[in-house]
Amino acid sequence: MKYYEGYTKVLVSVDCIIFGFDEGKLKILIGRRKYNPGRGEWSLYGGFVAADEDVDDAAKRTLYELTGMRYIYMNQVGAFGRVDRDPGERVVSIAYYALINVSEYDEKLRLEHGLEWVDVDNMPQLYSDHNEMVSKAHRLMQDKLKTEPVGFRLLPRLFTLTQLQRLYEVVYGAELDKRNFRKRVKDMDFIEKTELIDKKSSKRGASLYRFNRRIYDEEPNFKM
Amino acid sequence: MKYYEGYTKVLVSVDCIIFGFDEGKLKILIGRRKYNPGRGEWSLYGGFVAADEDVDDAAKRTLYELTGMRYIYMNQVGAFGRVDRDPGERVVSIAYYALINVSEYDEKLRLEHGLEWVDVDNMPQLYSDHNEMVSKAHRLMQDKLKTEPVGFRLLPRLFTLTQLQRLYEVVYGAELDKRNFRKRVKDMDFIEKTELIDKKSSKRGASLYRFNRRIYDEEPNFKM
DNA sequence: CGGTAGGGTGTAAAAATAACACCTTACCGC
DNA sequence: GCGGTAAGGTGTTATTTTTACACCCTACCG
Repeated sequence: MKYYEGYTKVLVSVDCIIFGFDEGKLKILIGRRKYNPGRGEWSLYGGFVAADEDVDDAAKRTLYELTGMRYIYMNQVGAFGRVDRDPGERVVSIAYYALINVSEYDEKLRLEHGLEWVDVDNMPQLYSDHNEMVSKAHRLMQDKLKTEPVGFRLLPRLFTLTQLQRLYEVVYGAELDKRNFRKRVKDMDFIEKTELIDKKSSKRGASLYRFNRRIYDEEPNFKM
Repeated sequence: MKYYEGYTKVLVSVDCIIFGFDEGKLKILIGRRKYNPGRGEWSLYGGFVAADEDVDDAAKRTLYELTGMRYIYMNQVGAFGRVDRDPGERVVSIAYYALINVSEYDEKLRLEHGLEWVDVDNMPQLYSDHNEMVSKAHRLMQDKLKTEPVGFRLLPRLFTLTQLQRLYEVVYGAELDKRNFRKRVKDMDFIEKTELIDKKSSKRGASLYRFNRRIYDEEPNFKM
């Protein structure tokens, strides 16, 4: 007899909170549930963990199924394990959040999965405890953004300083001073100015910048 | 046929990282495993989640079994789900950290469970991925301590300012300036000076302080 | 060819943080 | 009984960080 005799085994799933930054707003990707329980309700995209699969790998796989992208920036949010969280079967779910660049995301895949980008500050009611997952993910993501330059994951490879500022404003939920913001950016050597000019967003044109990971790894002088 | 058909169910356990502050050091409670796999190895204290039990409740129960205390301050660390993390059976474990006041902890229970307090900065090798759990818990706890006054959970109800300072020094891993520290404490109305004097720690005697939750809830002016 | 919308730049005041040294008290050992 | 000693207690100044703030530039559009 094994020491764990008598304990019940349960299904383990992963749920993904996929953040994107678009039209000056922080959004997440949700869809309508295709199966019962909760068929038709708004829900995070998720999947079950396979027998021979690390939980982290299940999250990566799920994210890949959904976006077609690999090497997505991803962090665990935590485990959600209320008995009644899934009305059908006992399921413990591990939530992960991911940051993607919306412009690299294949719209075809979005439509195939029947997903919508919704404003994180204006979330509809989601299935089961998914709203809790989103809140916690949002909080963790905000904290992360203050200490690590992960915001670049939400932007195109080349971005203007105004875009970068808007991103930080949205995540912090506060307006920032343009001059102070740019002063801080200038002190971060890993935010490189390129020769390229973006002409779309303004008549005059704005310099495009990029994040240089090499330099960041050498001297991660970051504080937002 | 259910939509989750074919997915394996697994055991879910909880593991507890119990922090205590004693002899000027931050410590955690570990024991020797009583069963295989890993019998005899140093390990966190844990338990399995029952069929009709929320995961959070399983953590509370485990903590209660261990300490005899209820209403312990506790936070989830996260889920650990590598396939090979338990050599015997697939087990996904949810780690929690807890903060307890060592002086309230019943030594008899400690001995009954065969547990030891070990310095968090000098951890032995632990069973499976338990060292990872401890590292992550430690990091989360440090972050928490910077934004919420949870440190009081590690101290006796009445404490001297020097004790409080030592606690913060240990958690930050840095020495703090006595005058600056006391200045900051003075600005926090929820740290109340009592009329009592502690005579144990010094010849002169030091005023005892206490944390007032009422006042904190009203104006949580806190920043360490 | 004038209006306009976003791009870009520096300085000074205010606030927060860090540095720093000496007196007090009461016990202990001689 | 008294000198050493170990911890308690207390304010001020310099430094650094953060915030506030306003005007010119450019190129497109009508």
